[in-house]
Amino acid sequence: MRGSPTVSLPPKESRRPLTLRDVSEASGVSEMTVSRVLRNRGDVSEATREKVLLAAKTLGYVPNKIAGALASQRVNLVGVVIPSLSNLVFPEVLSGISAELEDTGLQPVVGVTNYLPEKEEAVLYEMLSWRPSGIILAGLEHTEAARAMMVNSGIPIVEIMDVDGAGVDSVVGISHRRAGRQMAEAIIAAGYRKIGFLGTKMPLDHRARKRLEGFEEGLAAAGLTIADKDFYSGGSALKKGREMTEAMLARTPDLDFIYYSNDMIGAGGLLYCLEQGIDVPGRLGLAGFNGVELLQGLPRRLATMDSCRREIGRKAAEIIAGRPHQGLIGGEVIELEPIIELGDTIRTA
Amino acid sequence: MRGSPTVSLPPKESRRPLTLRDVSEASGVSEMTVSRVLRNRGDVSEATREKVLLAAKTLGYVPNKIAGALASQRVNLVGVVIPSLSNLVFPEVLSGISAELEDTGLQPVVGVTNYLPEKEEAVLYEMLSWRPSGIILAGLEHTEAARAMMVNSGIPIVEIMDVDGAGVDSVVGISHRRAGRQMAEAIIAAGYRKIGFLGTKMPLDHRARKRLEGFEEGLAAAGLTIADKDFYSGGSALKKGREMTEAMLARTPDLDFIYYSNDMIGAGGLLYCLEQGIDVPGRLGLAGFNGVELLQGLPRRLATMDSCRREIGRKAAEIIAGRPHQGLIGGEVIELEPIIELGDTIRTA
DNA sequence: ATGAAAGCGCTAACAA
DNA sequence: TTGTTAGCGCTTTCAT
Repeated sequence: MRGSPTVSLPPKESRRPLTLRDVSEASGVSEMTVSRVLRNRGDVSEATREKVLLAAKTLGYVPNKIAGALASQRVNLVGVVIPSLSNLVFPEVLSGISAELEDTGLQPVVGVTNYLPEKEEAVLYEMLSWRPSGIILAGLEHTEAARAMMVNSGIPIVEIMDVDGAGVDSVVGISHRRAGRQMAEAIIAAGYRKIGFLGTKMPLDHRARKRLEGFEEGLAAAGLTIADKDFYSGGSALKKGREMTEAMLARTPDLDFIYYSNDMIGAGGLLYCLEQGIDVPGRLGLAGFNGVELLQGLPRRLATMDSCRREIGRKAAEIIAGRPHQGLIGGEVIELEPIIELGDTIRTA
Repeated sequence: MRGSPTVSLPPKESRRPLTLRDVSEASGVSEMTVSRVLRNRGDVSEATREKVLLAAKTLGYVPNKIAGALASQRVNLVGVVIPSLSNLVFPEVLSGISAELEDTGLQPVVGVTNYLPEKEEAVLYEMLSWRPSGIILAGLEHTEAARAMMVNSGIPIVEIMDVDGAGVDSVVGISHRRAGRQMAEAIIAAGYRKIGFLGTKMPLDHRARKRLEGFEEGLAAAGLTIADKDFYSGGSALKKGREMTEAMLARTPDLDFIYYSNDMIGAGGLLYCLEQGIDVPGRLGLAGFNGVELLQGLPRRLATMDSCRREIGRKAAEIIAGRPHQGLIGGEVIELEPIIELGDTIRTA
């Protein structure tokens, strides 16, 4: 021991953020060596290491990643672009992404588009201007400009949730078209024939649209068409499910099945039917989509299809995190298989 | 017109991100002027403006905010630190923040802590290292190191959701202690006397804890204590609400009220009671907390208290966005008033 | 094991 | 209205 290092705090008045230089001066070690210590890089003697660490901690130094990123040309950020946070589905995807990124040193940064292509373009532009390590974004439909930006960015891009279409780079998701078709087939197999559809009025929710198209294809294959359909926008999904189910049953009383575009309105419909004493699934069958946890607490399990949200997030993050190691050129397409859950609201043959 | 500007695309091979210099060369204008055009700053003649814009667009130039931020010492990012995204409450706060920040040029960046103080500290450190314009974070309880970092950062800090305690800088929220007390008073006023409590087992959810404490204070003021209480962790809140309500009623059959720590488990309890044909609110009263939209779709409106989530987000963002203009030194404390909603599950005198 | 020099891509400040 | 000169705070590279 040759005397403990002397570290004196600067006057509390100096509101200027601390720099490496401050730590350097306080510890009597060159900026370069301080930098090395703080990043655990290269060989540094244990003695200097401790001196530096002490000084940094005492001063309350927080590195400036902006300068670091500019110098190193590396940014440990992953941009995540999603349409909404209130949809419940997206926070779950995010949670999968966070979990996978946990120990990679990468940090997700979220941007929300409200299902607007122009907003998506703006968010993307903003994100790319921070030169992130990769971008994960929902859907395959984007403005031409957005697509061009992504291609030109030179970073890995993963489009998630949907595989029905062409991606810019990598793609991880399910086929909503197929999901719709499969549900139609299951419903028909169970003997239902007069089928209604209830969904959200969102022309820009391409996945919901594809599901409906697939559903109609499935019905068509059996010579059927949708007997009644309706769309809502805004408000509590649960409440809307109730109200619209009531309205639809009043309008088309001989309906024997209702397919909902998501579990929330489906749950609303289910609650309504149970209250009315309607025989579910005997007289009327019901099904939703997503496989949300909420359904577990309902009096009866609504038929649904798991949309593999967490898994999609995980895989997407894995691609971004793994790309550098594996030296991949990109262009992977991963299609997950949603599992149909008949629950208690589709009768079994 | 002296001939349209000639802009030639670089060979598609150059995967190097474009710089201001590239735009400068392509347009025959100095980097500085290009910079001015791209930021709409200073006086630039319409002719050069167009030349530059064309070149930038043709090349597909995306500015490098890292360099820009380093040079200008300004970062248009606001760090938002929250415990969870699956709690539904936090996405709503976020949505308030986003809405308020919409036209300010500021961008929220989200970090999630999973209710862990050490994780919060780490997230905060990471965020501060990007030198954001401000930080919004949930709660008043932080590690000493976290508090120190925030104080030293020199940027506006807004702690949200809770006002029961001392903040580092500004604070926007409600008093959960008071909310608990008010609910106790309302319940007692309605004539209930044998009261149970059902909540989440989260020692680090300080707001839920304070609510319970306030609730117990309220009961104590009337000479009452909680007759039965239980806590859960994990799983579907709706389902847990069902199961735990059943268990509690079996254990303490003469209970005449159950107070739930959130609306989701409350909704589960309500659904259970209705199924069992229990007279709500006659024989048993129920209340939750948060005022979530979901409740609108339930067969009966659960009593609750609105926790002003969006408003909290808005106000917090307003403080961050407004600070520079108004030259405030900070330290504002804004306490919002949650409104009690008796719904259909507390009997009226 | 440590240090010195150069420069990442942009913008503030000043000059013309 | 436009251009020039210095950095911003860090890391890379090379020297010692």
